[in-house]
Amino acid sequence: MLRLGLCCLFNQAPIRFRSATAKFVRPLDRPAQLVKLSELCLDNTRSLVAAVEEVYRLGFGSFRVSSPFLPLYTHPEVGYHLEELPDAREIKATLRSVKALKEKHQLRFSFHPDQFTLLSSPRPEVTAASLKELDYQVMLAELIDADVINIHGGGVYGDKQSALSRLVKEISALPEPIRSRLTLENDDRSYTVEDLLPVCEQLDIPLVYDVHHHRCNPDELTVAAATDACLRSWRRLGREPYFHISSPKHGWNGKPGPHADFIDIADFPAEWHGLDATIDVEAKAKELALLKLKKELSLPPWPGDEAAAKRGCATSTPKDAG
DNA sequence: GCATGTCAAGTTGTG
DNA sequence: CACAACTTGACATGC
Repeated sequence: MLRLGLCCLFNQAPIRFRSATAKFVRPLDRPAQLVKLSELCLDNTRSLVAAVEEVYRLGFGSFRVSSPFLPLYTHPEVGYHLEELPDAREIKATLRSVKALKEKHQLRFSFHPDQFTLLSSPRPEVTAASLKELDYQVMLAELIDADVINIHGGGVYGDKQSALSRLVKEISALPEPIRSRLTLENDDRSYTVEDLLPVCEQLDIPLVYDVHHHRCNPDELTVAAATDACLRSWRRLGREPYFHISSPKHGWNGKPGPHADFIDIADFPAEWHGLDATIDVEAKAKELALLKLKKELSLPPWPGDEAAAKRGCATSTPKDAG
């Protein structure tokens, strides 16, 4: 059965994630920095508990955790490690309770590092910063048992094949806890499903298929063919397939634009009905958009019981295979 | 209080 | 050549 995924934030539900700017934190002395950051992190872990409960209560099956969940964690000047925070124990304990909640309700968690995280750049400092960001996100992914860390192909730098070979080289060298969670997603400018499929096959990692990006940045594949390719890439690993959907705010008349508040049901691919798959809904109205889509698709609430568990598709990462 | 400008980071395409 | 857009606004400041 289809599992709808909420991305990072809520519209109506009073659940907010806090942040801080480096500009604010920088002038503080180190202990004061850590006190401030610890407070934000602890608040955010408690908000995550509330978020996960709300996701399940609303009948959804998946949640994407935002990249700045631990604010400024990888910042070059004011960055920190969990162990340095005064509330480290409580933060970790709360994250363990998130994992327990996930297991109880058979939910799925994912991460989507933002556009600064890319493994195709010719600039070593860009790659180094990206690896640091992946280290951070996999630490969180392990604590809450998220099985997906999804990134884009990155830039082209005037030579797509060279960029792709750098991408392959970097992914091949990733530590197994990252590699086993890493996925590639087609984007709206540079890398299509056709571009990424050979890379995914070579590296044996799955493809996240974003149908909106595919429509903005098409290749030779139909939606049906791209859907099939995505399904195969997950099923060969025994894992539940992953899609993204969104609707354009200003219609399809031209370039990719901002996301609309809701999903136009006409944009929902016919090929996706009835699949056992996760669909992240990227829409400004957040949970309201998921509720509307869920109704229009006549989806029942995510069951989250043992019957669901028996469907048999992995949404947690198995022990890293050496 | 509330409005508004600002915030770590990369890359591409538009105006 | 500056700037918006990208998966996502919240914070800090000034009126």
